[in-house]
Amino acid sequence: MKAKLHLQNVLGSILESKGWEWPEKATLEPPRDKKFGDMSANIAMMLSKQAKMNPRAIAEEIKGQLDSDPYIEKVDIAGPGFLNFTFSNSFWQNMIPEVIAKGDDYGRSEMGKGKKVQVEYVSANPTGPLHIGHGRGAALGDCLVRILEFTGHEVEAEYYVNDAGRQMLILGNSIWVRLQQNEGRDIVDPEDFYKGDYITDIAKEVLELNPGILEMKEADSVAICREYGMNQILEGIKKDLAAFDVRHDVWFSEKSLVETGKVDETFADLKARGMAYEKDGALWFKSTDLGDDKDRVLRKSNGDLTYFASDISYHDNKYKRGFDTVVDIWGADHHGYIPRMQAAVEALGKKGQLDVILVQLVNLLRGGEQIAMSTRAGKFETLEDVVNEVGRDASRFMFLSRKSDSHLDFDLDLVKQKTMENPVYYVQYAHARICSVIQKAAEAGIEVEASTPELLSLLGNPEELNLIKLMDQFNDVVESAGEYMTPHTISYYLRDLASALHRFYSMHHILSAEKEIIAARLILLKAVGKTLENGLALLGVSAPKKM
RNA sequence: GCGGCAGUAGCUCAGUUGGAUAGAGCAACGGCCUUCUAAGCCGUUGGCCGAGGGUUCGAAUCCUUCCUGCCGCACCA
Repeated sequence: MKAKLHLQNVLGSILESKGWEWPEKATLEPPRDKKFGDMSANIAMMLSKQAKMNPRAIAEEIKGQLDSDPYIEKVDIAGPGFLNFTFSNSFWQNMIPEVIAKGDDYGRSEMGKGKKVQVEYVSANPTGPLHIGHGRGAALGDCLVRILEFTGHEVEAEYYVNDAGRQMLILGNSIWVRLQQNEGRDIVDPEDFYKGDYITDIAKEVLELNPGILEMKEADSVAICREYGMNQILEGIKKDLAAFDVRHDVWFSEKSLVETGKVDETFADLKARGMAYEKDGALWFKSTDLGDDKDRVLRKSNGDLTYFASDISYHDNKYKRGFDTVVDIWGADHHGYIPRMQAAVEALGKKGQLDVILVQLVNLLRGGEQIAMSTRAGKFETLEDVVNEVGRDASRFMFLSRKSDSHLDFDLDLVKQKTMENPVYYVQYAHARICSVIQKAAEAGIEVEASTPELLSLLGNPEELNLIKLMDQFNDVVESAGEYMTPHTISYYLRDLASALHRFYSMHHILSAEKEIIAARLILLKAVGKTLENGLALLGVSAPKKM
């Protein structure tokens, strides 16, 4: 049983017997400083108003009820009225079999109660290969999907394919122009033009597959270029994401929305709700009613749909597919777009059911020097190149080691280094060490035994207890990462756990101890290894047995 | 101009759902390998949490004014 859960139960019944309500903001957490014990509660301070007593008196009342608890060794009252709890060693020791029994499910939670959540991420326009910035969104989205699933949500991962807009026209035109230039026609690059080498490659392929393309009507030629180009690029994107171990369950086409008349349905819906109106020959969305700073155009006066229009329809479609919550992961340059999208969701009657996570820019560096990037100019480091150069584990961990809304410096030379500046190795090394010791033990004829209370009672030094207490926190870390959508907290947790393991490892030589102690420690190591493995799995990073 | 995010140790960053003496890594300095992986461990040094004001038992955290940086403000996507 978790320490926090035990306290919740015990304190809950004490409060009930006193007729006090559990204060909503009361916290129950390990104190920052270990000298205050294992768990700390501010509940007495929170109850003070309700109970009309001073906090310390309330704390005394609660403490008096806890004397008989078999797991709690000590209760202290400190400062303005903190209740500090110290649990008995046997309480902690008994956690270990639980970790081992749960195995791959250790840390799993029912928090989400089966809520249906959709996470849409990456969704880069299929106009060029993915670059490093997309990689961050990919790592974050994929990790979030894993965390939400692990915390009891039903999750679907989706990629929105923008195959209907102006960018696609530019892509088709770029390929067509390049194709003609390759054949000696004297055509100047248009203003909006993708210039990357991949355009040239695609142009060559198009010509090979369509030898007569130069003689066709221009519109047909461009259409062929556009379709072929988009499909090739999309295939490349899928391949890159697969290599990065990123999962999308659904590839949703923008064009399918437009062609099936879904956008018109959404317009009709909005008009019926009084949220859309005609003006100056255009159709407008009345987003100012819902907190946006200006109304937004849905259908331009020339009859074209805006991106926003199909996006509203797209979100409408998401909710019609039955998701309770929709999460969009966007680049930070889209932040100005959030108010109108939230307004749109509200207009659809789904207020509060859209979470937008912004991912800040990635500065790609090499040896401290910034590498310039631009898709249009074809100057960028592709995700594929980066993954090939520094590896999937190192790049994923790097992306997930920072809050999503802060800028990230991604230094290729640094990420390749196998030092502590690159914590992925530190965590993986902890796991590999554990496997190595267990392996060495097996070679000496010592297998990991089933745990008994007698064996576990031998685990009493500070380093051993510290490892157990950290493992106990894994659930809370995972749940909070899911609730606040902050995957980076798992990276930090794993670093702490790895650090505790390394410390234990270097202070206590395992295989040279007495037989029973070896057995007990192997059981502990097995549990720690499993926790590290589960945590790394949430990040999509491997847990190697050897390094 | 309006808005978003940021400003914490020399560097890169956690901590921000109000809690106790603000943390980690790197860098610097000093130790630890004849035993399980030194990609490791231990120790020392290092802070006006951008600045001022406010809210309260208590503020890096909330409110407010200001300074600095990045980004966004289309009938583009």
